[in-house]
Amino acid sequence: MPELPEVQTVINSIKKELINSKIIRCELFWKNIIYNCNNNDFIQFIENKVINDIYRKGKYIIYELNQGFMVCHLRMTGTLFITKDKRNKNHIQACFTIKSSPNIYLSFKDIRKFGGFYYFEDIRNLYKKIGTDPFDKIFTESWLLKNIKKQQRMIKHLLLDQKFICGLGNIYVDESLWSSMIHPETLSHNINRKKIKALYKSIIIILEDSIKHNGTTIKDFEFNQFDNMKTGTYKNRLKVYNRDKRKCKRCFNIIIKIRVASRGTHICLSCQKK
DNA sequence: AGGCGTTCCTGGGGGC
DNA sequence: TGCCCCCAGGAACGCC
Repeated sequence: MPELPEVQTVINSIKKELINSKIIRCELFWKNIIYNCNNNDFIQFIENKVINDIYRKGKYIIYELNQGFMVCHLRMTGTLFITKDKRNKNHIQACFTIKSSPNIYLSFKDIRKFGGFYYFEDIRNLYKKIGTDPFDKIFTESWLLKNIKKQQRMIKHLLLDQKFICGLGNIYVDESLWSSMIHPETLSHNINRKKIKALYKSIIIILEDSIKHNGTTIKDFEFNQFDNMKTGTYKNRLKVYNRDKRKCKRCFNIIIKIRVASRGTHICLSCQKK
């Protein structure tokens, strides 16, 4: 599932082609693809607009247009790629023509159809719904200390909450908690300062390292099939995620998989004590 | 306040 | 080989 590093990798691979391009045409192939308005209105909002910039906040990809903002969320299986040929690819749910003669398209592929787009006239309407991005200036050690202590929630649940920190998902929460030796079911206000500091460092280091390696490519999110996409190799550097029944890289005990916050959760019980 | 179940979807895996 | 069932999960929402 695309999380912050995978979203950044997608942006890095399409940005150059899109900046200063006009969305000449928008075709939508799935009725529920637009989250906050109907498909025809969305097309009216974005067609013939120029893309001034493209960046992300958490897992949201933001296209800054000369008027308004087009926003994309990849959810579980979505991906975006630049192509010269919009035909004969399965699961294409949207196609944006960004150059003509010869044609260049931005395609949105999504097998499970959970992903989609928003249009915002004012981007603050998105920002007020989500929390702090780990690369925002305000995300500091003291911010994390203060805000983790404020709540009494299972730490995994809290870290997955996009209204708290936006960008982390199941993979990087499991990795960060293993790295900082915190059991995912620990109530947030009970975690000591030393471990919260370790958690802060883990989150930043793991995300930076994953971005450097173009993210994690697993089953559901194989975007290496397109010319302009790099294969994420962070999969080879994962310490716990998807490594149940294998040995912990720190203590050599067996990693197990449990359920926390209704999510598959990978832990080393010897490293991550309650 | 915080946790949990449901919904949206489809490919793939397990069981028989 | 084939068929059916069930499951994974990000985010929104309702309920307790």
